[in-house]
Amino acid sequence: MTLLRSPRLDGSTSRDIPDATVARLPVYLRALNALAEQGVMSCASNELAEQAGVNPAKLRKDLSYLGSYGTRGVGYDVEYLRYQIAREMGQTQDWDVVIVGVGNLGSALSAYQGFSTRGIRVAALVDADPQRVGTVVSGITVSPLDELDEIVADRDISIGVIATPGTAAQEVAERLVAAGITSILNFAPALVQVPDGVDVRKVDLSIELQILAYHEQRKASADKTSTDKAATA
Amino acid sequence: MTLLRSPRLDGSTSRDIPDATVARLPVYLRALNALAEQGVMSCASNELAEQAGVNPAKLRKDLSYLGSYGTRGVGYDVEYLRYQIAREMGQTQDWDVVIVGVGNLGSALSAYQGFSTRGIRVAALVDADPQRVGTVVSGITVSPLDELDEIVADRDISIGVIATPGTAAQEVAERLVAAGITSILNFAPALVQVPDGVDVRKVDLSIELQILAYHEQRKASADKTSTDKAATA
DNA sequence: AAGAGTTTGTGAACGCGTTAACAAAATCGA
DNA sequence: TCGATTTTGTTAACGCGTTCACAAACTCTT
Repeated sequence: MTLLRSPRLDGSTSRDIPDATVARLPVYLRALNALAEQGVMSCASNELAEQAGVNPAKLRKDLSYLGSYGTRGVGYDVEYLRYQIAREMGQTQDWDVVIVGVGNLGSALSAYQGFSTRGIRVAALVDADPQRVGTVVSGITVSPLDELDEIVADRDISIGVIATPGTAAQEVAERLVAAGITSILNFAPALVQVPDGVDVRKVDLSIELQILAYHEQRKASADKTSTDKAATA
Repeated sequence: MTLLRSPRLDGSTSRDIPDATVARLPVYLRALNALAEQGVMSCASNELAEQAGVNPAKLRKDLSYLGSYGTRGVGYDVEYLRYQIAREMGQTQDWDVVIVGVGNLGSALSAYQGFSTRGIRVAALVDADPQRVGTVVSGITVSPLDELDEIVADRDISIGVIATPGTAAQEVAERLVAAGITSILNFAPALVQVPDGVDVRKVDLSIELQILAYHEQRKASADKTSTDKAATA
């Protein structure tokens, strides 16, 4: 018998927010930050929705899952809403992540500027290759895979990033879980099996381009059939 | 008055496939390739679905959009199905892409091994920074942004990748479109506006980690409330 | 103070995607 | 040849997400 929207001491609600909404909240946060930088104090759902590239009704519905933080007839206070979303997303604290695999992609991720301003801190780099262990990448010394347990425990890390070849992904995932990691971002082109309670998100660079290629092909063949039609007509 | 499922000379169908299905076809392709390498000649939807990490019913429904390529009571011929999906995805040909922005991420993408086996070829690298122009990255000489038009035209490129800082994303997108690009993969943390007919997909590294952080926070506060409950009980 | 104008928050309709369930079609054994 | 078994292709139900449309709530003007 769980209560919906039971209020907590910190003001957040225990009702879970739809996945689709959670995925958009960081977008709203970015838009609000941009507005705040421009000195905008207040904004209506129309403006914010345009900034974020979504339908205004969708924006309002998304925000309604968090609470009632706007004022009818007026709009939203930029700073207040920014803080409320940040709190709901857990961005009042910084989150340490460990990156496994310091190849090209892992190195690029460790140097990525966009993380720090979003509450993400790359706290450790790990690699199985002895040649890479000990080298310094983006100011962080690469540790051996065997030290994963200590690193995760010592620094209280809960999020791991897999940036290895596909063949190593499953074993790395298992080691991450064994070390205590409960959220994984997987860049390897392979799907990993994890126990219940562990979240996995997958980013597949090839697949994104393959999807675009599919649409390109359709555009091309659509052109072709229309010219064919013209020819047979 | 367009006919649905009108057959074409090459055997493909003109009915458009749902987006969700298109996004999964590359996953099936990867699973089929893995099976083929293991010497498996034929497989049932159950096995293939497990390999791909999806529900068997979903797999069959997805495949039904392409046509009827299985045999009832038997299953699917691995090589035949592999070819049919590859053809539908446009993977019978290679797709050239141009990467704009040769920073850490752009360099990593240009070196990414996973592309070539998926029919993606990085054909050109472009950067606005004069210091980077002329350098060789992954065997490709970096060209100035001004030469984008010629590069796209000469090599008949239709897909562009934006790997620049967020501030440059919109201008780069406009230049890509002006050069004739009709599909864009955007890694910059900014949303780009493009004319109708141009496809944009967005990969946001920060957002993926922010979503994981949100779920981590919920796990943590759920633990807290349950211990609270135990304490107050 | 009251009416006109804004803008939020939300109920309801709609559409897409997922999943279960089953008929159709193939193989296999007797 | 026929019945039993297997597995696909598809229909129908369900659930989630999106969008519309409007009442509620606020400001502003007179």
